[in-house]
Amino acid sequence: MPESTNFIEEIINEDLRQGKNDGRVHTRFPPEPNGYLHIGHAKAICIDFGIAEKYNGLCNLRFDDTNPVKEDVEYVESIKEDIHWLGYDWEDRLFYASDYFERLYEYAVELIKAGKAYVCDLSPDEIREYRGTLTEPGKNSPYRDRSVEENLELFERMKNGEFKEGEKVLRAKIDMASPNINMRDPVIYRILHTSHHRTGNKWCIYPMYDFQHPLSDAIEGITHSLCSLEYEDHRPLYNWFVENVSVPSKPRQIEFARLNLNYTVMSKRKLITLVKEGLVRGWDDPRMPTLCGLRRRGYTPGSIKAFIEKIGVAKTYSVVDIALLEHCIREELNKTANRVMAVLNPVKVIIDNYPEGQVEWFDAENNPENPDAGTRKIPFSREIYIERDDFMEDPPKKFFRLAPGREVRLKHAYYITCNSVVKNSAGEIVELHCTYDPASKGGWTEDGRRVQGTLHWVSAPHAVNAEIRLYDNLFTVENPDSDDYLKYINPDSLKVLTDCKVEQSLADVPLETKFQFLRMGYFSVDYDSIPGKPVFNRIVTLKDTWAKIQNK
RNA sequence: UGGGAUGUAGCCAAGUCGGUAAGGCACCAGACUUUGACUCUGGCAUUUCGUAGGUUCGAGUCCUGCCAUCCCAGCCA
Repeated sequence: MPESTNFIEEIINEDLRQGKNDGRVHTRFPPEPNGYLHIGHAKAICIDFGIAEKYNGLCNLRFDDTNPVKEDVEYVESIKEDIHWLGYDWEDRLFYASDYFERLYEYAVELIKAGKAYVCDLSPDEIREYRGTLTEPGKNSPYRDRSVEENLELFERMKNGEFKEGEKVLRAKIDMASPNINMRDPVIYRILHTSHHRTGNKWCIYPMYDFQHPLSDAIEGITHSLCSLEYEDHRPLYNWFVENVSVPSKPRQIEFARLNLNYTVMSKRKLITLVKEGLVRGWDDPRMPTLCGLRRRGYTPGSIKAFIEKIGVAKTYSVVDIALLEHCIREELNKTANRVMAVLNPVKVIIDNYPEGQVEWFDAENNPENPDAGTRKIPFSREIYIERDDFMEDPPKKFFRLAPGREVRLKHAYYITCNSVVKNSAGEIVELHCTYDPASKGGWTEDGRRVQGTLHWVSAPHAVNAEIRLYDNLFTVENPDSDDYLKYINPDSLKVLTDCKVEQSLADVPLETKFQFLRMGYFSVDYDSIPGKPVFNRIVTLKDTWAKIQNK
């Protein structure tokens, strides 16, 4: 498997070839603790930690916690857990931008002393007006030429809490006429009389991202600062700070396209709305693209990493098909998940010629893809459940499951033939009467008879009741990522089945255990399970040729 | 009408010094099958690389123009 190098690796290779950074490669993953991680972050995590791994370098975890009004410890804990769950470790390199507040303050003072930053008294509205527009240059703030001494004094007083929020800011003195709006004297410190989740009330001025990020990178000795495309315009500013402040190293920013997935939304604002409005059951709702949601759904770290690996890294805006993610989890679970039988929509079958009270125990292989998984015993008796969809009174041509007069195989057990159908007064099928062929024990005969259909089943007296939750896309349209996205929420994204019959081996299984329910899909044990009353989440269906035929 | 970026199949995405369009997903057809699963085989950009020209024996790759899409005017990150 020739792995091709992506454009980031090519840049790093070139840097290495030129002997930059003494051959070191050091990256960082810099989340803001203001929300839960989603699969888009997983791409960034895999790239940041993955690159470090590949080049024998290091990757730091650094929280970009410079906006206390939005941030919370709840989020830092969940973020740490999700990264570990994915299988990455920052070892002893857990940092916070807030660790550097003192140092960043000193850097700001340094800029002031160099005449490269000034305290500005303009109001937020005025700053916007002075900034100009996309097509017109801005104009200088009347406070732009304050003396170094005055700026020093005012900045210190800002720090000391002598001013109200919005009254003053510290700005970098760059170029109000720059075609790049980010260079038009960006604000680098603002006053926020808000307590910070880590520094408490120690500070009432907080650095802005554009100032903090490059300098934090430099402080940590980051060599390659990987981020998403929207920061491309910020790179000149990133470099400006690195070049105009006496930092210990010179990191380099490289931008790549963030991940988008169809049939879902990825923005924090939209995700938080889904949670707060109760449109899903929480951040870890199995329909959410959050890592904790995917985890609860049953996705594995391996499948997510494989997915990220397959989509590649580039600069093109793209929307990846959710089918690729599903392919990745099927691919993994096909090899690792044990097969069991579960009937989601049961209909009872009575085998008239099978002795009442008799029970036979058949051997069932746990995973045909993995002989080491061994076998288990499953009970067979006169009354069983099969899937309602596996019977049709008046079957179409290509239907080769059970129907009146038809013979099918019960997986691992016997061939049965349907003789009669019992209905209730509403015309619904209540039970099916069949006969079995004793010669087909184990599900096979020597006479060369061809039985095309094979059904899964569960012995009625041995069955365990289970709740099974079936999920579909959260949105009904491929790209719901517009302002009226709530219009496209899929009303059928969750179907709860409460009368499912599963084989007795599933009565009490550890949370998050994955199974393949034969012919039905891959399922994961939900956190709501209690012993004797398991709850399963459908991760993904099996590929279903029959469903395709039906849809034609 | 400013700046930054991107345009290769339905969706991602490789395409080194220009040498005659990787791979995956999806889809289609078939084989196999005690899961209509898995696996396997074959098909799927030869008026084609956003588009129009140009250079060249030869252009997805170089040059010029044009078009389309995305991002930027938070004291968010």
